[in-house]
Amino acid sequence: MPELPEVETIKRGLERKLIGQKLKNIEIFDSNYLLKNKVKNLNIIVGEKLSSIKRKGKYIIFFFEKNLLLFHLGLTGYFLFIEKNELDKGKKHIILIFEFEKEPFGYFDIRTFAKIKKVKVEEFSTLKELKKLGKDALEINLDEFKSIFWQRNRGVKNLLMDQKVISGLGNIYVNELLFRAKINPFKKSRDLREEEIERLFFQMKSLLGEAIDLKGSSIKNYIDTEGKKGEFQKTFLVYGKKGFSCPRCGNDLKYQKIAQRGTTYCPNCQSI
DNA sequence: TTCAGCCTGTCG
DNA sequence: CGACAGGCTGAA
Repeated sequence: MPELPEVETIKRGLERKLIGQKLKNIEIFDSNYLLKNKVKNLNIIVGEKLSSIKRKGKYIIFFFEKNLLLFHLGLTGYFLFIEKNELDKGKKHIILIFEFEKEPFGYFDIRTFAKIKKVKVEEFSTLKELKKLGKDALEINLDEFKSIFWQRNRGVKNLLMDQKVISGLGNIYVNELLFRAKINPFKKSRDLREEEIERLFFQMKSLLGEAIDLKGSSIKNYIDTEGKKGEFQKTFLVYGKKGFSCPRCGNDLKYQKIAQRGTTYCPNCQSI
C-alpha cells in the first residue's frame, strides 16, 4: 500500500488541482463496494466545494463544505486524474469518478482493501479511525518518540509498524529505517539505548523526507495522481533484497517474517 | 500477541 | 500450482 510518502505525494497532487473546485457529479461504477463500506447517499456531496485535503498517517481526508470523505488506500487503492471516456484502456478496478469542474479523478482499488467513509464535517473530531492513530511520523518530536520506546517493551519492528503508536510507517519504510539506523528488528524497545533511539528518529525523518522528494516508492501498483511511478524504490538498501548481500558489510542479508511481514535485514550490521 | 481473513495479481 | 505482495481487523 501507499505508506506515508506515497499518501503525502497523492495528497499534494490532489491539492494542487482541486482545492476550491466544486464537485459537479459522482459517477459510480461499483456500488457494491460502497455498500460494503456502508457509504450511503454519497451523492449529497455533489454541489459542494472542496475546501481542503489533509493527511494523517496513511489516511486522506477531503473536506467539503458540509461533508468530509475519509480514505485509507489499503494496499492497492489509488487516485488518478482521468476522464470517463479514458476508462476503457485496461483501467479495471474503478470504483467511482469524482467529476470536479475542471479535473475529474477516479478512485480505484485492485484488492479492495481500501476504505472510504463519509461523515459530516463537524464529526471530524469523533472519527474513531483517526482518534486511535498515534502521532504522525512527520510530526512527532524527539521526546515523544523516545517515550514510545520506553512506555512499552515490544519488538522494535512490531512497534514502529503499529499505527496506534506512530502513524504513517509501513513495511517498506520500517525495513529501510531499521537498516539505516543499524537496529535489529527484534530488539526490544526498552533495550534501545538513548543514542539508538535518536538514530532511529533522525533516520526516520530523513528517510521519509527523501522518499517524499522522490514521490514515493513503486513496487508494483503504486502510481501517483498523474499516473506516474515513484522513484524511491531505486534507493532501497534492503527492502525486497532477499538473497542479496548487505550493501554495507557484504554479508548475506536475512529474510524472515517479523510481525507477519516479510523482513530483510543484515544480521551483522543490525545485530542485537 | 498471534493469525486467518479480506481480495486480486504476479512471479517462480 | 503455491508463495507472496505498500494494510488492517477481529477473534482466539
